[in-house]
Amino acid sequence: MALEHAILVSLTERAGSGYELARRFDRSIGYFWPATHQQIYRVLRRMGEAGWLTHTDIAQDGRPDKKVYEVSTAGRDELTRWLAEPVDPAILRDGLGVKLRGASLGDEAAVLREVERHRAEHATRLEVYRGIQSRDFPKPDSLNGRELHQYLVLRGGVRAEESFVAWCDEVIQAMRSERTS
Amino acid sequence: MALEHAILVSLTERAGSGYELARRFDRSIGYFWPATHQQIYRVLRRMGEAGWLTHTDIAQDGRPDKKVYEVSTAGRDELTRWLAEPVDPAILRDGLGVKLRGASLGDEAAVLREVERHRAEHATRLEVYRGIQSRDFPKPDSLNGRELHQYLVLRGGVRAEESFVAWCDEVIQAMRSERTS
DNA sequence: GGGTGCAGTGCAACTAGTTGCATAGGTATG
DNA sequence: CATACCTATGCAACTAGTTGCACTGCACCC
Repeated sequence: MALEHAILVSLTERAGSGYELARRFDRSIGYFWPATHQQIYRVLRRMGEAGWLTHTDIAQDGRPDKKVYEVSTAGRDELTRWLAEPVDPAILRDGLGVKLRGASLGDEAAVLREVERHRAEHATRLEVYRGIQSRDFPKPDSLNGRELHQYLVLRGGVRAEESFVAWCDEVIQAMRSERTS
Repeated sequence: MALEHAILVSLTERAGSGYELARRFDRSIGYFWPATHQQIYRVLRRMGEAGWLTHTDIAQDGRPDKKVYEVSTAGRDELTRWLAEPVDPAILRDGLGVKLRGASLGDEAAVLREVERHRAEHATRLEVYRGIQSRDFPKPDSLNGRELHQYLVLRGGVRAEESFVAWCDEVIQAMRSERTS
């Protein structure tokens, strides 16, 4: 329902091919709306058929042709329409929570190792986000418009990762002192 | 891939019908693994066919019969197997982040109202979680085993909501002072 | 007495997302 | 020199999840 709109936002910022969009999703938007290249290609075609996008074939030498997509007037209209309507609450799907809840039915030490592994992954991602924050937005107080919004979205990512890492630490500490007591 | 396992965890704690499970998901597990009653019914049938569950038909008067599901030995084996294997990273799908990122392309005031609305919803949920925390786990330091894990999962929910609310506040404040400047 | 809501199951049709593969030449790496 | 990865697109087959509906009967409210 909203991958279309995530693509509209991304393509309005800058035109691009399906492949390129998939890369962008891997990095920024994808943290809030994950998508594979397959999904993106399919939706791009559908959006083209609906008249929300136009595309230009660009020949390249040494590598395959690419289709660079741009948002049409109809696409911009659709985006403004969507921006004014209420959005569904966020959906979280976290197998680690399920696992933790069932930990006493299996190998608790293995579950603890899983928590540690996830902590490490999220800590890495947090460092990446913090790097972007200090590199791209050194003076957050002076931001306006699009840049301000990009900064605020990034702040959401930073906060989410911080809180996930802190939660892992709480879990690790509690499970360790349980095991040794 | 893991709704099966979420159901196994829930049914191991206590046997129940599809309807009942759907209710439980609405409250607790569902925060980490959302599922509708339809999805649950379908997966329950599949799990029964795979031999992970057994069910007993229970006649009730005044209301329809129900099928109470229990985890079989094969189901318990599957659960312990799953608990020992690595779990996929959490997936977040948040339209609000997408919207915020595109805010300057539409009605910014409407987006701001959306952020405020989401803040209110998450604040309510946070209060619910905190209520459960102080009612069911007044002395967290003395917890062990299953109870400890349930508490830790709840702590994850509390932390996630706290950080979401704090993020909304940051966004609201930044957008308001931008608009008035 | 009519509407709403709950308990309980389920089908059917749909949309969304995943996984595996195919193609093809370029550029790095061991 | 072979292997593997990057750019670039896409089909086909699958699994997961959503939405709308249908049936029954009780309980509650106005």
